[in-house]
Amino acid sequence: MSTVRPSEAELEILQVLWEHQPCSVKLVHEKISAARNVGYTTTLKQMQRMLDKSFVLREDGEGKSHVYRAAISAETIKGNMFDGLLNKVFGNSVSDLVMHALGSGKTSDAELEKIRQFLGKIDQKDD
Amino acid sequence: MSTVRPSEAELEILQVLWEHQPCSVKLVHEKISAARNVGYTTTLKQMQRMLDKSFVLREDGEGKSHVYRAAISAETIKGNMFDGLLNKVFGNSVSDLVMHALGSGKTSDAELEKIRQFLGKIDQKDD
DNA sequence: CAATAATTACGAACATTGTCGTAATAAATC
DNA sequence: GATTTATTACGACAATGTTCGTAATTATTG
Repeated sequence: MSTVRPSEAELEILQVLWEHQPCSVKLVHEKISAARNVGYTTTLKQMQRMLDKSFVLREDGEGKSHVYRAAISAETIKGNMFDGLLNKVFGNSVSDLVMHALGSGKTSDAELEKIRQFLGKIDQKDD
Repeated sequence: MSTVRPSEAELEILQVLWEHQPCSVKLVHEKISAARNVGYTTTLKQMQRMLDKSFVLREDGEGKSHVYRAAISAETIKGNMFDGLLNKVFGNSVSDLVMHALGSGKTSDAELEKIRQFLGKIDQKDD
């Protein structure tokens, strides 16, 4: 039950699952190999290992095939990975991390606006 | 020169170096083993490999010993690691990441204040 | 300078990750 | 039911990361 921290390839697969689950290895592989050259059995093996680790769940699909779904929510992973970065790189300072995020200059006006609104909401709740 | 992405143990060592450099293996090991049980030679070996990879620099210290310093700035690593998380977990949406950071509810008022001030500055610069 | 202590160097074991080839199994088709 | 096709299962390999034990080296001290 310890903190789940998927590898890069695993994350790639989870991303597809979150968007399309439940789905077959075939679909996952199609999505992934659209962006990157990789063999079918590579994806399959990866997913089998993720099953061992209980990162995914598996059910019988049509006939021989299986369908998978993520066993962990995107939110959980975001939380775990975020916390890892926060702790290991930013010394657990949220403001340091956020300021780094905003300071890169790559944040669009629209995104900044969303963030301002969000900060406003926190204000209200804070009373 | 490609994107530098230290492993966890390496990051742990860099963290000590950024704070105390230049410093000896001994000091680094003391700091690390305060938090975690690990052998001296493990830390030493790790640092030697980081020297190979040019993650750290080494100079002769008193007598036989060496002193090390980080060859990469904390800022650079923050940037690289942040970008990695942003891309792989948050679909490159800075606002999503930032809102996640703020939404956890673990951010202190003081930190929120810093962030608001920072947003203000961006505003001005934006004209 | 001989014995002890501190430090570094070297090499090895083991786990994880990413990759794939080949074999086994099941389904569909001739 | 024999052949082709789709899918899964299994095992292997190289690369990397983490760990440590033991040996070599250098300093300190008796």
